[in-house]
Parts: sequence; structure tokens; C-alpha cells
Amino acid sequence: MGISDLIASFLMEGLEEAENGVLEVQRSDLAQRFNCVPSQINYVMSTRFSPEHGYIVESRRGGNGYIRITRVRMDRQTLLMHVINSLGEEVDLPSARAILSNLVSGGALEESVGRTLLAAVSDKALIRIPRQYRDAVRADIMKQVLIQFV
Amino acid sequence: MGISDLIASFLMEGLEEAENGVLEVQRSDLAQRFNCVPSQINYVMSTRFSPEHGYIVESRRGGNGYIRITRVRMDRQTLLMHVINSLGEEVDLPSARAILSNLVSGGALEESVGRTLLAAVSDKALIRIPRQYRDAVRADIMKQVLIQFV
DNA sequence: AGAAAGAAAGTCAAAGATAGTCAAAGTCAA
DNA sequence: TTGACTTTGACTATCTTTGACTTTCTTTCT
Repeated sequence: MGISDLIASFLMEGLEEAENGVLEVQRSDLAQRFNCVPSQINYVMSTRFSPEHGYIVESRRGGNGYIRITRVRMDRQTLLMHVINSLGEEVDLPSARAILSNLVSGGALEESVGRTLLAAVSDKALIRIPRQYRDAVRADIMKQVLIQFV
Repeated sequence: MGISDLIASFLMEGLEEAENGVLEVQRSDLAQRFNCVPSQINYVMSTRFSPEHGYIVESRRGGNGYIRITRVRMDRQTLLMHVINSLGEEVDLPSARAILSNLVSGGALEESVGRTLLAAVSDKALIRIPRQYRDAVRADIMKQVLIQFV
């Protein structure tokens, strides 16, 4: 596991323990604990705690600054509608993965359905589609499938 | 035996030992061990560990990258493998529907999964794909999805 | 209060570390 | 001899780590 993965799991554990699903950390503290540069924390936030992953990240600079990570919980309907609307015309694979994983862990989709859909929009499944169009096709497929579960 | 065969048997042995049927390797390590160019590992993956062979291959690039090979369960295998192999290069929508319906009623797939996959290969989902290529894309998607349930 | 200093966090691009693709060249058995 | 299978390597894509520079907020000092 790389440092980013370590940091991410550390934060997720922290979120488990936090009873309200909110965790506050200090960027430089974290960086020191994991012996990395502070900006790596930002990298972890944007790659592992994005909205697609089901998190809201807020922060404040200056003295007593912080980074606050909140795990969002929505009911199934809301979550699905939100996702479908947020899909737009194109979806890249990392986003699709994050979204589906979020839908599954949020209880909006069965695990088997999530896996099915992920496999259906994987690059391997869409190998013949020119890259240029892949994200659009992915979006089409995801919408078409998800709409059934609303 | 050529190098590709050696690499393949090495990996299969590794899979035997791995208790959960999952093996993770690093491409460059393997290449060094067998004294070949890294891209030969990709060749081995695509010729010996394809879905048709009963494997799922995932990977990640960048620092701490990996190639993960998963051997799918050997249970309902016969039916599904038969279907996967019989898919060939192209599948039209009526055939897809028939195949899925068979798999579901035969208990090889959950109904929700069948519906998901059918929606994913429907003409609506593949609307952007020129008709000429649709059946091929459908076959790709179905293989990629079904291999997970073998 | 206003300005200066200090204390966070943010941005961005370069460098590093892997893996993927593709087509040319090589090999071998029918 | 020919066609399928294999080997190779140049080029590309993706993911991670790092650090210089910027922005925003708080505190302290006139």
C-alpha cells in the first residue's frame, strides 16, 4: 500500500469511530504523522474523499485551521436521483466506480447489481468503443440501468 | 515451452497457493524474474487469463501499481462458461434476451442481475454505437459481466 | 482600528513509478 | 511456405509524490 492508501484508510477508520460521521483533522498534523508533504493530504482528499465517493470535505485556513470530512447519508430515492442527475453526458471509469461503490454501500443497490454494472461499463467491456466516445456510452448505460431501480 | 507458458504456469501455481483465489503481482517484477520485457506480461494476461479462460484481471498504474488475477469460482461454472464461450464475437438483442432469461430461470443469475445486464445491452443504452458494431459491443459487455458470476 | 506577522490550507506543475498499447520482427509446426 | 503464435521495444496513459508559490484566516503590535 502506498502512502495515499494508508492515509485514506486511517481517515476512514477515524470516520467509523466518529459517532456522527464527521471527522476533523489538521493537514500538517496528518502530513507529519505519515511523514509526507502537506499537499499530499489534498491529493488524498480529491482522489478518495470526493463527492462521488460520498463525502463532503470542508476546510478553513489560518490559525486553528482544519479539514473536515463528512460522510453523507441519503435515502435510496434521493441518492439514486441525485446520482442519475449528476451523471451528465459523460462519466469516466474512476467516477463510475466511486459512484457505484457509494450506491452499494449506501444500500441503494445490491452488491451483485453494482458489480454487474461496473463490469458492464469497464474499459474491457467497452474496448471496441473509441476512447473519445467511451465516457458518453458509459453514461448512457449507467442511466439506462439505474433508472430501473428508482 | 516458451516464456509465455512459463509465466502462465508460474501464475497458476501462485493462484493455487493463494487461499482466496486472488493473486497480485507487479508487472516489472515478473518481467525481471522471467527476463523478458514488461509488455510480455500483458500478452500473457490477454492470451491465458482472459474471461474465456475463467479469470478476471484488474490492475492499477503508478506507484505501488499491481496486476491482480482472480480465478472465478468453479461451481455453476459449466453453464456459465458454456454461455460465455458460446457468445462469440457478436450477439444480437433477441439472443441476449433469450440467454439471460435462460440463465435467470436456470438459477444461474439473480433476476435483478439479469435485468441489469439486459438494460445495459439494450438498444437505448447503446444508442450511440453504430448498429454495425452494436452486437459486438453487446458480446463484450456480456462476457465481461458474466465472467464474474461463474 | 489598521497593519504586520504568523499559521494554516490550497494550487499546480514537475518528477517518479507503474501499467497499457500497438505493430514490427521472430519462431515454429502443419 | 505459410499462418498462427510469441517476443520485443518504442511510445503512451495513469497514478503518486514532492515542493515552490499563493491564498486565507487569526493574532499581535502599534
